Amino acid sequence: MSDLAARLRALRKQAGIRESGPSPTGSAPARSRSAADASSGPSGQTARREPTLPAKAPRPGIDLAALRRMAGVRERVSQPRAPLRSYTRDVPGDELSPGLRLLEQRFASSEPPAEFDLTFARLATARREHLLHFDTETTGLAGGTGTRAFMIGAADWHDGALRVRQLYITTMAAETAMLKAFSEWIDPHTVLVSYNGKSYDAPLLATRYRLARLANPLSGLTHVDLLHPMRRRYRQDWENCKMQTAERRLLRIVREDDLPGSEAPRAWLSYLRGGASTDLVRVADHNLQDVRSLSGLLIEAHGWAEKDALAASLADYKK
DNA sequence: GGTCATGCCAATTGTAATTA
DNA sequence: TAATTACAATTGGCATGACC
Repeated sequence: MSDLAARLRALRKQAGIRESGPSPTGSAPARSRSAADASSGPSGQTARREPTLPAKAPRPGIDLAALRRMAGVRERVSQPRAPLRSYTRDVPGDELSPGLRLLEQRFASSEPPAEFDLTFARLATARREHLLHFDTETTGLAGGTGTRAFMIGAADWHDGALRVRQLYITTMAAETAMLKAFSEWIDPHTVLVSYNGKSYDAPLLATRYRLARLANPLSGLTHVDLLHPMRRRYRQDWENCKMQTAERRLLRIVREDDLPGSEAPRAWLSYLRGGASTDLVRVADHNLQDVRSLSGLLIEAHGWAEKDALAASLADYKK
């Protein structure tokens, strides 16, 4: 009998567990094995510690494995998780109402044009203070009633700086409050700016407003979708016209440690189920960068008409 | 994987110019 | 004046690519 076995027996005795022979089914040892796998690395050292509730001592003489079989409950399979030091449920921002949070940041910038030329998007012009760059993070791509937005980021020019506001929800029930809060940022003069928002974000929000029995504030507004002008202009030159390609090529922005958009649904749902907030915070960072880049790309596109006119006059001069 | 704006191409339609 | 031709504009179908 090893020293470890003796100590284990002493602990069992201390917890009030009656000594018994090996389990006839073999499932109890299997559980012991999986528990060992979850907590030990190849060298036998503890790989991670999880926050645990006080363990309830099984009542003496009760075969838990047999009870599980009777109830049809499966053994828990341990899943690899992030180490404890990154485990936090803290979320940033101010709580506006239960489950609804607001993040607000301001970014100094060189003076943007007072009047934006939107001919690149086959539109007229828009005043700077009417622009609202927006982007949503959602629970998937499928569309329809099953997909909801859990985060709405919006950037506008305010007091000489780019103001970025992000609404996000930490409970399903807070969605209506988020939609109402977003409505308050919009008025009939608002000009929406997005990337593929005409096909994705706007229809999705329209569905969510309809389901919440709220008026859709986006309905009837001028909407500048930057995807299509970018495609028209650069499809021959770039490998693709994704937003991150546009910001890399035009704004010289290369994202580091960016959470891919496809990971956003998992990050939010994982938080909802009691997981860490680490990836949810990364989703917020991703969304923040998206709306900031939208403003940069719009300024870039605003200059195209002038650039093209200059290029044309130079070409004429050379003739 | 669903949706939708856009681009591309071909077919169709409308209009103006030309000819017998 | 009617028939023919050429060109422009419109329409419809299909493919593409971007969003999370």
